[in-house]
Parts: sequence; C-alpha cells; structure tokens
Amino acid sequence: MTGRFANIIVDISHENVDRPFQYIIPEEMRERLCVGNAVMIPFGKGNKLIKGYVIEITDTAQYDEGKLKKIESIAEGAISARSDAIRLAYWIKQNYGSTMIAALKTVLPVKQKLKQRVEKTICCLTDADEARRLSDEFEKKHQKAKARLMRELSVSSELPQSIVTGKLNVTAQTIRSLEQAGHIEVKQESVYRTPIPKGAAEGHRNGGVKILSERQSAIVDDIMNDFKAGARRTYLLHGVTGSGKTEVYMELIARVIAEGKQAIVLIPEIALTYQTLMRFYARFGERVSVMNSRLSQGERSDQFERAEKGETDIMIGPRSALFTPFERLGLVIIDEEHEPSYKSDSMPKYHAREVAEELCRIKGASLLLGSATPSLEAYYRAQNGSIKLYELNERLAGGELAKVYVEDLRRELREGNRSIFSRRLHALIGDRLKKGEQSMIFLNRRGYAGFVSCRACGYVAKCPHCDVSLSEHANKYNGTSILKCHYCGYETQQIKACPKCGSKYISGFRAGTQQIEELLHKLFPAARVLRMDADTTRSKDSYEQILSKFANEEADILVGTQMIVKGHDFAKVTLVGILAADMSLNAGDYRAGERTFQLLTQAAGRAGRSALAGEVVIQTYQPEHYAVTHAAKQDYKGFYEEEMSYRSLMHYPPAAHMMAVLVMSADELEAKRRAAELADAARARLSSWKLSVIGPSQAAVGRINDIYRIVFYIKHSEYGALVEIKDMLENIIACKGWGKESVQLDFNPMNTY
DNA sequence: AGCACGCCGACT
DNA sequence: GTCGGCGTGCTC
Repeated sequence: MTGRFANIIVDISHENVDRPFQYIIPEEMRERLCVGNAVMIPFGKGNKLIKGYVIEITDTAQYDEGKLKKIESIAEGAISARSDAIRLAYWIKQNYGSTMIAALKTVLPVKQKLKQRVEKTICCLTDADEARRLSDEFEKKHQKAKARLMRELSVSSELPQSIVTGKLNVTAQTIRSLEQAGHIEVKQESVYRTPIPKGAAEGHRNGGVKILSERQSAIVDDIMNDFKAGARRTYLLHGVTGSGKTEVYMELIARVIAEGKQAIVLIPEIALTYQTLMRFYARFGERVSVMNSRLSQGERSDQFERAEKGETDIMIGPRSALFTPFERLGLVIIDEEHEPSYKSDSMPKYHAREVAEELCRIKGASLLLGSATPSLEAYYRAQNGSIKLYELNERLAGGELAKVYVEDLRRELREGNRSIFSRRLHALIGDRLKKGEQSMIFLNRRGYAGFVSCRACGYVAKCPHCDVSLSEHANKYNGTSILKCHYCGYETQQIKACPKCGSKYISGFRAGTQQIEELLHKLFPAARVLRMDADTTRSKDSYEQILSKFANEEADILVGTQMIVKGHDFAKVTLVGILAADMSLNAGDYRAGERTFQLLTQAAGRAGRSALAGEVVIQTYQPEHYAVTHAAKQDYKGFYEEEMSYRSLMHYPPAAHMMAVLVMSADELEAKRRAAELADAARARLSSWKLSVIGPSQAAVGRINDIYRIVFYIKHSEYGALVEIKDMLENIIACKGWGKESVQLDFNPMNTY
C-alpha cells in the first residue's frame, strides 16, 4: 500500500512522545518506503535528526498538513522492522504496559557495527579411529585432559577453541603439546561470526537421527496432522526427565522444515548444554543457529541477519531468540516451559510463553511447550482444553526412578542430632565415598529472605491475610526485629517462643554452601569436594569448569545451590542430598510451593541417570507438606491438584490474574501518596467489577539507591480487565504531571517486590 | 527525552 | 539595565 504520509514512532523512550508522529513521504521515496523501515526524521524545534520507525503508511493527513515535515532519509544500515514485528510490539505494549518504542526495541534485533573477529579452531589431523586409539593411549598414561580432547575430536574432527578450553577444561599448555606432537592443528580463521563448530556441522549433517518410540511418533504424527490440516494451536508435552522430549522436538522440527517452514527453540539459558547443542548440529548441520548470552551484540545481529536472509531454518536460544526474524516461521518450541527465566526482568516485563503464543498467532505457527514439571499456568490450560496435552511417562533408557528418603529434621533435633546432615544422609555419603561413586549436595537457598521457623516443630510464621511467610526485618534503632508481610504490609513483633509448641529454637534459618563445604571436609577428610555458588562462579567460564571437573570425576562431592540441578547428567552420581528442602516454601510469594516442587523434582532427577541405581535424601522440617510428599513420589498430577485448589481459594494465578504496581520515588512520602492514589483509583472499580486490591505496602526491598519502592497488587479473574485497569492507571499517570515518581507494571509477576 | 520560551534574582 | 536560574509545555 502506498500513500503520501507515514506514521512514525520516534526513537525516544518517554511517555510524552510515545505516539505516532506523521510525516510527508518525499516523492522519490514513495516506491521504496515500507512499514517497518527505520528512517531519519527532523524532530522538534531545532529539527534535530533522530531515528524513527514507520508503523503505518496512509493517504490521509491526521494533522494540519501544512505543519507536516518531510522524512529526511531511510536509515541505512539500521535494522528495519517487518509489519508483523510491529504488530507483536504493539501487543507487548498493550499487554505489559510499556512504551511503544521500548516494545519495538525488544522485538527488533539490535544492529551494531560489524567487527571482524578471529576464531581459533582445533582441528584433528588424524582420522576418527586413530583419534580414539590415541585417546585410549593417553588414558592409560593418566593424561586425562589429552584423552578427553582426543575422544571428543574422534566424534567431531573440528572444535572451536572456546569449547575445548571451556567445556572440556583443556588448558592451552595441553593443546600446544598435542600440536607439537602433530596430532592436532590450531586453525585461525577470521570469519563470518558464527558459533557453530564448523567441522561438527558439516561432518554430521543428518546424523543422530534416532528411532522414535511408538508414543513419541504418535505425538509427532498428531501434531503434524493438525499442522498439515492448517490448524495452529498450543501443545504441552509433559514428559519426565529422560523420557525423550528432545527427540520429539527434533523430529517435529525436521518435519516442519520439510514443509518449507522454520522453527525457533527456546531453552533456559543455563540448560544450553554442549551435548544438547551437538545433537542439533549433528542432525541439522549448518541450518542451525545458536544464540546465547556470551554472544556479543554484533554476533547476535549476524545470527538474525542470516535468519532474515533465509540462510538458517532453526534458531536455538534463550528468551530473546523468540524475536528471530524468520519469514516462514512454522513452529516455536519452549523447552522447560516452567523456568522463571522466560519472564523478562526488565521493561517490558513480558513472558516468553505468552509472547510466543501471540507470535504464533500472527505468523500462523504452532507452539509446543515442554516440561517435566509444567507451570501451573500451562497445565491449567491443558486441563480446560485450550492447550492440547501429551504425556511421556516412561524413561527411554528404562532407568529406574531413584529411591527417595524424606528425613524429618525435627525428629533429628529431638533425637539429639543438631548437625546440618541427617544421620541417613551422613551414612549414605560415607557409603558413596567407599564405593567410589559421586554425590551431589544441593542447598536450597531460594527464599532465603529471612523467614522465621521453629526448629523443633517446623512451625513457620505466616501472614494471617495473605497466607505467605512473614519476613524478618531488623530494626537498626533498638536492635529488635519485626516480622512483615511483603504483600499487604502486615507487621507483628518478632516472636520469642514458638506459638505452637513453645520451643525457644525459633529463628531465621542461616547456612551457606561454604559452611557445608567446611563441614564435609571435617566429617570426610579424604573426600574431594567442589563447591558451586554465586561466589565460585563469578569469573567467566568457571561455571563450565566446575561442572566439567565434576564430570571428569576429579571430585567426589559437588556442593551447590539451584545452579547444580539444571539439566546436567553425571553418570557416576548415585546420591543426591537436598538440604533445607522446605526453605523455598517460605519465599513469601504464592509460587513458593510450585518452585519447591520443581526444584525437588529436578534435584531428585539428578540421581541414578545411568545403570547405577540412585538414592535421594530430602531433608525438611515439613515432611508432610504436599510439595515435599508429591516430589518424593514424583507425582506431578497429585501436586497440581493440591496446588491448584490453594490458588483457586486465594485467587492467585492461574485461577485469577494479578498485576503488581510498583511506584518509585526519591521522596518516600510522595511515593506512598502516589501509590495510595493509584490503589484507590483501582479500588473505585470494585463496585462494578470483581477485583481486589492488596496494599499498598513497602516493597520487600523498600529502597534501592535511595529510591523508595511502594508496591500494591490487583487481582481479577479476567486478564482483559486488568489490561483495562492498566490503561486507566496509565491515564492517571499521564494526566497528573507525574515527574519524579516512576511506575512499573508487572503482569502475573514471577518475583516478589 | 531534549529544547525553547518564559518570568524572577544578583551581576558587569 | 542584563545574564541566567530551571518551571512549563511542545514536538508531526
């Protein structure tokens, strides 16, 4: 469609200019200019040239035509949006309450200056058989690093140096020595930046195709029948760990590509393991593109460019990979769909699952969600039929589920054991050390925010209004502390004795991975212990290094926080100990039960992944809690039923919808006043709509950089109604000259404020 | 956001 | 008398 005028969003992130501005399209530009183009326009009094995006081309002037200015030029080199990207951006703006330009920027791939980079590649100079023989030879000489490298090279003859030094934990020294021996060669290429290990991609195209089980192919066939019939919908694949979800993904992708379409695979950042990647390369070769946070901006835009040109068919990556500009998108897969990392933590705070659904609607693509522990949101919709559910209940390798012991820490205390380790866990660790098998000790630190519990009976102080745990807040002035609810602001005095059993052992829980590591050294002096937490993984690659050390059996015990439970398979791990399993139940938000169940299920899934049978010890003060009991039985369905009845009762998502409104200001009183004003405006709708407003109260982190944070929550059974309230609040904010106070909205928040 | 216009205090 | 403070309002 051609026209004389263009509606343009200017590249300034401010509410006051977050609306289309109309410009005249110069005669000579009319043929070329399209919706989505980035253009340079004169703006404001000084006619300063700024960038803008064309969101509409029209023949009618909606403004005094005499005052319209001309578009200066089409911004060369800038990434242009396609009209479907603009539609998606508009949807994001509407549903998450951000500015149009902020939404456009999340949807658009960021274009940056192209800088050439040298890429070092390790190439094998021998054939695969010889490489394997050399690997065995080095193994005999106890030259583990060399053996490891040659073994990997026997599979793929070329590997990028980053993977060799990172994932495989091979030092430059070792590489040099192998190079001098003439076994390998280090190639330096200054190439088109692509993170695909080239040798692997070329050598293994169409490899790694596995025969699907009957159940797997039935699922693929069913989805493809819909696809070929032109039906596009959302599917949920609920499959226990090791049940072969990835094979289903790959087969579906292959079939969708055969139909001439393209696919996006979202994975949680941390779960992008080398093994998973190689499986995709092996099957799809250079048609796969991978994105991860290590990639520079330039590398990302290269990837997007290749996708836009149609040089690739598959994009694998985290949340942001969703915005890959594929022309013929046919399928989006979200693996580990329940992971909180799919929710953006900066504005606009979109959820990849929800945006993916809209993207698929716009593009006419199918959406497949996969998880061993689906989010309540997804499973709820599967129950009411708006998502089609498939189940994979059996492990492919036939590995038996680990034996799970739930150890009651209250009993341990009663019977005189004050140690962090229950007697059973202590005994089992000793047993594994004797057998030369590995153990993982997982400390659940989620929800550490100072909840208060009784060590004798497990009682946890809770808010009488919101049914979430109270948090301990120290009062600097008189040395005492108070207990506070993060949702409604309810306060009470710190309790001295347990109201349930009278015990004095009532306090906030404190123990870190470091103390556990030290204790293990004391109890088992001969054991080699590795620790992984935020402290030990601060430097880059240390995460991979620790994991590969453990995988190479350079340690007997791995101690760590949440980060050790994700997606890594260690064949020799036969014991998993979970300390403070119920800690995350007290995180003070309504998702605590769900998170706990997911963490426990995942952690338990780490044990016994191979022929060796596994055991799991769950240590808890609340052995009777449904999140613990169902995780111990690996019973998702049972957990879902109980959790869902709690959500329904309390009107929490997905039974209802919730919006957090965060008001920030340097002036505490002003922030409180504004928040109260907005909350009252929302409350005023109570008569006509069924909604409830909780708060306002001080946020969990009440002040950041001297900016005070006041939060309140709005709940409503209809999502659309919340969006209407959002619009109303935005109007109030826009009208009343809000300057210093800023407001952030978050729909169905994943974290507490 | 940036920039101009605008109406009140201490300066050559 | 004027230079400059930043409050207010607009940008196609």
